[in-house]
Amino acid sequence: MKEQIAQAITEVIDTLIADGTVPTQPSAAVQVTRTKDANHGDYSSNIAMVFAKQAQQPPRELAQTLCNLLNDNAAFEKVEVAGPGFLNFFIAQKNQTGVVEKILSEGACYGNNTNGKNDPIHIEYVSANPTGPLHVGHGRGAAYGATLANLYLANGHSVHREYYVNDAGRQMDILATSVWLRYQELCGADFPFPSNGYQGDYIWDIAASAQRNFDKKYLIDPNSFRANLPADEPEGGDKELYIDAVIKIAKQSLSSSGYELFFNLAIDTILNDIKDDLHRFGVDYEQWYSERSLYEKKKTDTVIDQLKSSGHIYEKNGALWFASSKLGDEKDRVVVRENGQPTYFASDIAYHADKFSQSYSKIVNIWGADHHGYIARVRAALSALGYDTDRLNILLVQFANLFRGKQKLQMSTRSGEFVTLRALRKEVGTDAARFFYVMRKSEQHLDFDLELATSTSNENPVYYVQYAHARICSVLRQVEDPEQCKQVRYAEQLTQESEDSLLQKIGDYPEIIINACNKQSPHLLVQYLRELAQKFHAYYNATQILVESTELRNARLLLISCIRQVFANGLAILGVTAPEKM
RNA sequence: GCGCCUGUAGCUCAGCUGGAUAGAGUACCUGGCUUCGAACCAGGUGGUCGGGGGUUCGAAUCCCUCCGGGCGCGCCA
Repeated sequence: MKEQIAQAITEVIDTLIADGTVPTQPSAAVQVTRTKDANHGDYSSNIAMVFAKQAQQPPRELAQTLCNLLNDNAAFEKVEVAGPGFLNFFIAQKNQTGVVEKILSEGACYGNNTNGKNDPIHIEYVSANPTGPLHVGHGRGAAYGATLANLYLANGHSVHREYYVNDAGRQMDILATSVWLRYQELCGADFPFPSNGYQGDYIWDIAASAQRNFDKKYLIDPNSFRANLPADEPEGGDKELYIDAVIKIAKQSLSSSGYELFFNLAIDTILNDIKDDLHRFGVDYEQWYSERSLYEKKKTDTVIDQLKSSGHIYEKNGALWFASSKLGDEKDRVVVRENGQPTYFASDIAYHADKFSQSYSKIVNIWGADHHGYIARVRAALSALGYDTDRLNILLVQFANLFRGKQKLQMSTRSGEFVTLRALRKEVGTDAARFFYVMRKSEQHLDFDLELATSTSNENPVYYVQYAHARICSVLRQVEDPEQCKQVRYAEQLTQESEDSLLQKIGDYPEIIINACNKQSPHLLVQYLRELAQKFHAYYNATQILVESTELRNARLLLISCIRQVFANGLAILGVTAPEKM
């Protein structure tokens, strides 16, 4: 409809050009919007005001000229000039039955489109370090990423979802060593535990499992352990050196195969926990991509060699540097340390190069907002490798601040102080949590009050939407054959203003799906579903659906079953269930 | 200091590429269940859109500046 009106305006301007009233078509595109106020008609356009200067006429006068000509068009009941020069269009034939017909025929696919032309999209999200269970901070990226992936699917893309597993690097050594130390404590030995080791309870659980598997096979003499340490853990800033010394002892004391047993036990346990947790949260992946596999397949070396040969790498202070400052980054970055170890950045270049070497039309990374300083260097590396960085789309998700009442909770995996995603799921449920996480735009900080979420969970907006769905199902259960109402012709009986407005609203749904996807903003869909629920509840309270007249009753049943379909489709994209009873 | 995000009702937040009287939820007040589910609805109180300039027919939205909050600026990952 918008396009038709815009077209009509363009044609009218053409006739004005022909008789010399105006010089040209306006340079700006003709804008037509759906009006919010019924007094302003169904659609309005600001073209007269935008075009006034170019046309060298006062806005209202120009609007009146356009208006007079547009009123000859039979598609409009009438066209009015209003305010400073708006053109308000009142549509003659609203063709609301078209919406009903579409929903009946498309069902669960209503709202989907093929705009994506099956273009493959790679989307990576969560990718939390496998050093502990997921906490509520990770939940936001999980919900956002999964929902965005669903939106891409609904818009006709093919989607590859991936979790990058950081199973390499020093943090994993700290993890393995933490488990080994706790294991020895369980075996009865008295070991000092580094303050910056992983202190969470889950480490004890893994250690207990090590004790069951290995008995005391990997227990060493505490005295020789202490003897090998440089000194007691210092109070000041040398904690990192200290823990490195502990790691070294672990590697020496255990044979390399023994160390590997602890290493693998730790990461396998944690990764399985993460997978299980996300799966129960409705978040699944096509692939779990291991960082270690990059080293095993020498992909990191390959990529560094490539950069070397293209002259982007130089040596300084014994380390290898990537000259990223020449490609938009604020400074150059180390890729291979003085000790010969590649940095995390090096493997990340290899990881991204691997993504880019495949045929994805778009590569989406969802990162925590604390990683924003990292964007420039990744882009620099990819363009140094000759890739088109326009394909890269990095979305930053702000932190979720967790509150218990007024008190802000600090979260740290190392110290073991955090609320797990699992605990949140159990307290508020997957539906409420998924909905809550994507309710706000991703750049906005999110305050998550556990007290509120649990104690007054009935007030969570997700129930408002789900309740609307359940209410419709309940009404449909009252009639013997709910399917018989599903005939387009009944839609003609829907003459109330509230019914008209509901038909319009469900007709907007496909546009919402497009918009939410293009703007990568699932919250627009949430917003829409809440508005639809509001309209439905109001209608339900004001209008008896099961009336005497069979025709009218079927018409209203038809309307609400179409509304139900839209709720079901929208909630499915959000990863929230659409209950028939609650 | 530099960079990114952010400041809208008591609180938590929407506000589409600039549009008509700035909207929801929550809280507070008043009404509505012998009728399809009251986890609901109808109505009311509540705002100098952080401050100040500018751009124009028109600014919460765009530009400049100042103030306040968050995050990042490692041979950590």
